[in-house]
Amino acid sequence: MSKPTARERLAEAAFALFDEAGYEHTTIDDITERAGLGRTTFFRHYRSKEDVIFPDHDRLLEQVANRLQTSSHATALVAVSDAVRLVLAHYVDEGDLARRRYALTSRVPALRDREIASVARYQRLFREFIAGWMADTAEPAPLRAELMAAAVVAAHNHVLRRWLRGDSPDPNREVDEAMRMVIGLFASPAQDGNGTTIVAFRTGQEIDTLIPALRRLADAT
Amino acid sequence: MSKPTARERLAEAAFALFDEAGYEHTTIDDITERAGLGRTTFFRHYRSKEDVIFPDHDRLLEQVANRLQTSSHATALVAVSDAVRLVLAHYVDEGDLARRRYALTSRVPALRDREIASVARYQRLFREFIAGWMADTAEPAPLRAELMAAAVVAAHNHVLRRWLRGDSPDPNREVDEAMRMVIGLFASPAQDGNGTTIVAFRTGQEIDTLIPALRRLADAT
DNA sequence: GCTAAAATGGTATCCAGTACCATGGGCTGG
DNA sequence: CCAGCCCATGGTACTGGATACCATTTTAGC
Repeated sequence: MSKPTARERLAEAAFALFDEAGYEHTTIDDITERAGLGRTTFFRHYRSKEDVIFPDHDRLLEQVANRLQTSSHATALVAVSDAVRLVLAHYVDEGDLARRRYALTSRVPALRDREIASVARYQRLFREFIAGWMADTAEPAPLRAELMAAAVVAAHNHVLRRWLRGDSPDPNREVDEAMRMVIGLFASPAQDGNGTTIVAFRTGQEIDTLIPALRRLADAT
Repeated sequence: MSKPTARERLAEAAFALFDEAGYEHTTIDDITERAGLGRTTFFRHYRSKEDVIFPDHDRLLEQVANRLQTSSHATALVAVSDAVRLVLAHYVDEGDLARRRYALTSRVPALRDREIASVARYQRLFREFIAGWMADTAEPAPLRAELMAAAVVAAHNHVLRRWLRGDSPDPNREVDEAMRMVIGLFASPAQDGNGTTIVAFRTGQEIDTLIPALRRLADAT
């Protein structure tokens, strides 16, 4: 137990110093000095200063990609909205560490930008997955794929940020709801050319009781 | 005419060198040397090396914010999908310059990340605007605001990238279509609690001819 | 223990970005 | 026309992240 790896010691020292003195006022030398290690060692374990804070982002992205490859869902959107849960689960597992990171990224613009960039990589992965799926099913609508990917990512981030702020006691339930909302947005509408689009789902009422409202809606447009 | 400003000479030298030798192999000294100016002058005109490429992003964001402030549209989503056109118009005005920038951001990860970060600022602006609007109208659905902002930005970027790649002869028409699609996604549905959601818009047909299809949809769920 | 491989450390260097002060040229008021 | 001023430019020096390269120590396998 008295042998934390060099990597761990560096991360620990880094987070401690970031908390004490702020991210920008902490130099790599400060970190390595507190960790009792050499400067070279730092850069061997972390590609950059920012990387101490986001160590396993690449791995997580890979996991999500794998989940997509091996997924067997009815639609691309469902597959993606399922795969994205891996990300939420990862953060929730990290627990307090994730919250400390959030506190840092909220304050330091450089870190926020980095976080945003990595979120964009998920979005890109999702977009390409959905677009590929659509190409398979002879439905070429790249904009639709773009919107789906953006919606899934936005919904996920919404729930994640709520949890990070401590506003969400049950993020799993919330992400379920959020994804249901996203899927609802794109719920395959009955399309008749350029004409009417109708979406109807999860009704408990008789259709007939809704016809008046439907008529009003159609007239209002 | 023989008196381009220092700022212009720097930008010109920078772009030329980026094209010739690549962004990363070009140093600030290279740029200032070719421009026949001092290193200090560079940083007085541009905050950073990346800033030569994205000079007026802040100004544009401000313009969009102003447009939102002074907008008088029926819904927040329409206001936002209108304001975002300023961005597209700006890029299209830039013409070839925008395309050169796109070529750079496509190749250089650091620049791509920066571009993504600035896109995120628009998204944030939109999200806050929509959320504020919803708060006014006593409809507190922050996730919905998040999704709307994400969708508008995604749709805009889709059209913009198509234009940048030379795939879009008429970006204004395309952005119209894209925004119509986004607004359609969120078209205010008749909501009865947890029950049925119905969306119907732009129909040319009589409602009655659609009732059978509607029944089938509702039954299938 | 011994040796090969891997982890660590040191040094030098590059380059972006900041701080500070010097200079020079053009413009205005006198 | 000149004095004084403002402002753009320039130079110099420094910080700190990141890379390259080589020396050294530690560890692991036998």
